Amino acid sequence: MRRILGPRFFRRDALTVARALLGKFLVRRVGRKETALMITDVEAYLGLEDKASHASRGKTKRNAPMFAAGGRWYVYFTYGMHWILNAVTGPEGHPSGVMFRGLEGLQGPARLTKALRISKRQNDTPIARATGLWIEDRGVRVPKSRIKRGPRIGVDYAGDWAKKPYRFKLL
DNA sequence: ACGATGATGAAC
DNA sequence: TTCATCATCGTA
Repeated sequence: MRRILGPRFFRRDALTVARALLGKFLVRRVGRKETALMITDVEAYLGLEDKASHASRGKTKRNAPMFAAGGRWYVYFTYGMHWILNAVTGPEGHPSGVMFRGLEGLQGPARLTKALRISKRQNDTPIARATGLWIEDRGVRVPKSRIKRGPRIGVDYAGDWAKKPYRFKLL
């Protein structure tokens, strides 16, 4: 069983998508080489009201991809040296997304983009095979008992929003 | 604990 | 135009 996830999967609220992404496979093709790794750690970033989200300050040149309909990549640069991968979720005009924090055997949002050679070239492109970066359901079932929810990392400045359990980790 | 390293956005 | 901040990581 191997199914490529399309736009419909992503056009739901970020929390639902984040939860559903655990156990799916992020697939990257570079030249003839294909790498598929199971998704094990993600964080949901909600709409304009989520103070931890880039979208909370309104639409800017950087976060514009988040305002599109779900099913696209939002890849941004931070700390002067890191690229961070996000899947845009929700309907058009409702900026939200899911950040990829860890894959099987590859922990760290900036480490996984480096390993898979993901950078601004993937920003604002569709989550599809044609992009060279897509997501597959390979039939892995993830029971609730294997999921640990907790607060998101590195968002202490976000007040009440920093404490919300929007991180989903596969144990 | 902290430096690397530069884009971003808000203030001025 | 300046400046603090930053969805991080590696080294100490």
